[in-house]
Amino acid sequence: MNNNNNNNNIHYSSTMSNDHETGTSGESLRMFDPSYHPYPPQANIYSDYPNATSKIEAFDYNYWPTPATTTHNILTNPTITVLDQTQSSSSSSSSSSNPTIETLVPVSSVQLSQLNTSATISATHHHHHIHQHLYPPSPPTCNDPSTWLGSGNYQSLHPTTNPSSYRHYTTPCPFYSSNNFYDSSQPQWTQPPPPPPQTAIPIKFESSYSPPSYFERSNHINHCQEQISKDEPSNSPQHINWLKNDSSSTQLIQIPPKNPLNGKTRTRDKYRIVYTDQQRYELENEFIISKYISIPRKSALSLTLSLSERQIKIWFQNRRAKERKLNKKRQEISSTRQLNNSNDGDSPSDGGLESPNYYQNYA
DNA sequence: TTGTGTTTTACGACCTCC
DNA sequence: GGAGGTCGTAAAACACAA
Repeated sequence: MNNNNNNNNIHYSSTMSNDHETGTSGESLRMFDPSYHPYPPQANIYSDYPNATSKIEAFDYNYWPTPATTTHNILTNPTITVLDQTQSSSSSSSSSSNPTIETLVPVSSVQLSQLNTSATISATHHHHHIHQHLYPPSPPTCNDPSTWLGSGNYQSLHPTTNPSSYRHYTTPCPFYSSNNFYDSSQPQWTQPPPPPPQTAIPIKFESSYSPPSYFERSNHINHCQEQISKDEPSNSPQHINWLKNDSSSTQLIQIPPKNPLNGKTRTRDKYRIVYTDQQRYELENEFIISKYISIPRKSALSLTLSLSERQIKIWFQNRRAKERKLNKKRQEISSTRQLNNSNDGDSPSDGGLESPNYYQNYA
């Protein structure tokens, strides 16, 4: 099922799934209809994200047994409208002829028409509970050269810019606006930088690390291209060769181990890569859908994002850790506020994350 | 520009589950 | 035994005040 946003020239492809409470009364199942009335976005859920304009991924969408009125089309109205449910159902507002609809509160900070992320809409109608996932068009991937601006154009436009990073989007990334090198004068993406020379002697660290092969690559583009569906554990043949200082089977930069006993060092320029905004954007969207990545989804993301499955797995682990940290901080703030009102001990919390479902992962 | 704090990748250790 | 979980941590990348 597709929904077209004609007013804003954004096409939202969507998938829909039914949740519990379906059709026990025998009535036909009613699917999502954008002409019905939205419930308020759950604004506080994503309070850890400062850019609230992109954080309406989850909100309730309710429609009523009465016929639709001319109120709010959530897909075409540039401003998401919030229903104030505090009023009685018998009251009516000037914005709606539906007697069950109360005050309509515009939320100017949440504009779906400008949203460049996926949205999850839950709709309820009597015994129906429907989830609709909307997928606005994604920005071009980092590996799509057709979207890059020629290096000469970039140099002429930005002669003094440090070309260490070329993540240069035509629009700011909603999740990582601070990481964008956004410039309204740029009509297209910029070209990734040429690979740096590999003649420099790698700087070694004292820490004990077992670098996977992608740390030994010279740049991120090569990494992207070579990481597809590859997942190399620390005891991979490449790593063993690296430990043995054997260059015969790889093109890795040779780094003699600082300490032959553990033989683990990293080069300073390859310690970790910075994911592109597009990669983090897609990962965040996936995290919104599920805190735990399934094996099929991990595989698919590995291909689409040019990241190894191991990188995706670790990203989700780190992301969950971040979520727990944020929830813990929220809980501390909340308990501090209630300190004068209650002496009850804090209830234990897992940070709001469900336990992993192994059965689901292997299904 | 520099110092400092925070966030982001990535790993090892250790655990549970199948 | 292998997979993936949490936890703690290293170090690069980043943000920002002085």
